[in-house]
Amino acid sequence: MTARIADVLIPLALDTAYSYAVPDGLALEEGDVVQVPLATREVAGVVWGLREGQGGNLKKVTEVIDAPSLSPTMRKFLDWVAWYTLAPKGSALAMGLKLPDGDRPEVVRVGVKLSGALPKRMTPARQRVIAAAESGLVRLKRELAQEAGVSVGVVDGLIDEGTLETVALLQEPVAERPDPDFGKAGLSDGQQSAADTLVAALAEEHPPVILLEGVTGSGKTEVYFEAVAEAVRKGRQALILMPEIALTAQFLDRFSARFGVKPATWHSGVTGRKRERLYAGIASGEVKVVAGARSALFLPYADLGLIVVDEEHETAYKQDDGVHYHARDMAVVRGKIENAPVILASATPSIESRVNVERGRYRHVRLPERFGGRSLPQIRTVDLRKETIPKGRWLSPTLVTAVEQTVEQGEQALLFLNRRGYAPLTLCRSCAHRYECPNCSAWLVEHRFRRSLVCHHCGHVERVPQACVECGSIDSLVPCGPGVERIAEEVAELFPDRRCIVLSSDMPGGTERLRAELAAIAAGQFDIVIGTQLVAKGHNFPLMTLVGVLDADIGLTSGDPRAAERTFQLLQQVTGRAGRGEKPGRALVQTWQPDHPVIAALVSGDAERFYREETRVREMAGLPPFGRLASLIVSATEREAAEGHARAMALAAEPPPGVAVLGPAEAPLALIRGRYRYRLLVKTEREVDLQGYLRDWMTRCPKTRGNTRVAIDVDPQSFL
DNA sequence: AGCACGCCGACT
DNA sequence: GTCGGCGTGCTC
Repeated sequence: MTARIADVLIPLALDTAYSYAVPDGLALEEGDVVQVPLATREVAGVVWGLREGQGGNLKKVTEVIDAPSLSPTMRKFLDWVAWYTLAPKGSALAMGLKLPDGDRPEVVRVGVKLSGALPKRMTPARQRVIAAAESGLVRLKRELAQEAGVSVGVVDGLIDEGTLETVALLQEPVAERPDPDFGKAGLSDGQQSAADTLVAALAEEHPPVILLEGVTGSGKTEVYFEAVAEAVRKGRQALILMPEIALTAQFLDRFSARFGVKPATWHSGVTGRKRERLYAGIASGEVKVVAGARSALFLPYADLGLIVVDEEHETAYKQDDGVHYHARDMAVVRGKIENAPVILASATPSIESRVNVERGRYRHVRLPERFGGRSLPQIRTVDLRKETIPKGRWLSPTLVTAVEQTVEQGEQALLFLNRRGYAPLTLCRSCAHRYECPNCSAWLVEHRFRRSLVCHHCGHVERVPQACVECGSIDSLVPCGPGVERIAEEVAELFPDRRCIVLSSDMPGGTERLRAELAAIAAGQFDIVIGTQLVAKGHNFPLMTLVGVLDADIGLTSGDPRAAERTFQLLQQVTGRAGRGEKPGRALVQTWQPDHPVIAALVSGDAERFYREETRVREMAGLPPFGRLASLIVSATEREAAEGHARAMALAAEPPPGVAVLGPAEAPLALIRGRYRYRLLVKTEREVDLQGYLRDWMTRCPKTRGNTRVAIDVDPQSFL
């Protein structure tokens, strides 16, 4: 006798769906959220498949949970993500499934209105409540009490008396409906034609991926808002993905100006009831526009009609723990599956996206000018070989003068140094001992503010010792080289009367404090800002007219084949901070190598040439064309480190046909949250099924079970 | 992710 | 003797 069997995927690190018998009379469909017994407890899962079969000794599905079921496209997407990232299917599901928390009491909204009956005993407070309720409108209890100037107790008393009757009110919508025709911005001809192209893409049978490239200040946001408006007009949903930090009041205000309401936002700070209701609203299709961080890509949209990836070049789109993925790439795939166009917006597109444009995979729409005739900042180099800088100082006289001029005019200067802490290297003056990380052989960076030595590689922290750990000399430690904290010291000496602030990711206070500080800077509460790459991202500082790059050469010499590209993008973004307000901006770039292609391209503003050149350089170095570089991350527990390393080496030794390991395979690598990581750089010649190979390798390798995990990080273009 | 099971040290 | 520390492995 055959029975109905449900294959249920459970949001845990399990790679296969488990089979359960469906009890007679239980209506069940694929995608439904169900409760099932698992070992000794009950857990929630999603019906991934239904079939007939012998279900004799299977456990039974307990019940169907009242939660939005996952559509076929959503399930297809999650399957793809799991396959692509080599993550267990259950882990992929865990990213897309938010379950209602049964413990949370339902918030009841009770409305009250007059019934006509009068209370047995009248009091002044009751009189006021009745007077206030006389308008006949149904109001919340709390509101009515407030209006009458009494406590809620009085209102409750009148309800008991029968003078007021209660009405169950519908929940307030989680998000208001954006009006696509609320406040269309006046667009320039160039912007309008770009917007038209984006809007037209929504009508195509096979919607494209479009790279929207526009210099900072060219009005990209307003242009893609037109596509969002069109999606809303069509009754479909739109998702705007952005790096978490970019979800600022500034962005929300621009959205409200265009659509009349704030967008629903989704990020790690949205929790509890709000999160649940948003999730439900998105699944029902009631929420039309979501602006969110990368996790918003995994929500169960009812009818997703457009995805915008703002600042598509941002590395914050990469998730590096749990499931490893790049939200921009996953967005492209989700767009394909949902039949929705994807807009990748950036002033400094990633090299992968440019190559995809060149190969005809993505379309290209350009906004070449700053809106309102504003010009791009003028960029000049400061040749450090020719400048005389006092010992222990890092600002050249040229830069000091420029900062002086700038702040004197009431404008802001940004000093950019991509190095956290006080000094990148600490050594002992008497024995020359270098302070190194015990885990990963990187130098320990002094953080004077925190009075500690920190490994930027693995996070190891130790106190700054009083005496040298090697020779015992007292107070013999010398800081070598500058970090932002040290620059702040120098600035305080040079400009004692100016208001100065340091921004770096390790400052205490977290995102909240950072947002407040960014807002304070935008409001002109500081004269000189000293920052790491944190300041390169998305915030607008209208008073900033000068950007000084203290050491443009940082990052140019690392072994990573993407170093040049990354440095170019970073410097382009940072220098682009200048002159975004009324006044024109300029940038001074201190460098030892003014002729380096990255610096030359930055000064000339010729990004196209840089990318052509960079492509050529990589080809000459035997590196693959872009998009076929992958990193494999093998991780193992601390105890298993040696074994993990052996495994990484074994993988490197036997690449499948068409795959070559470029290294570095034997690098000691980082210890992150108790796990060692080994990163192998791999290139693929053709459309090799790297995932298939790795899965095969993992199952064949007898020691892969247990604590070793393998993740992959590769451009998905060849799988589309 | 839980939760059981099991193998070690230190307590009423 | 057994209580409980955590390391290991399984869950249809």
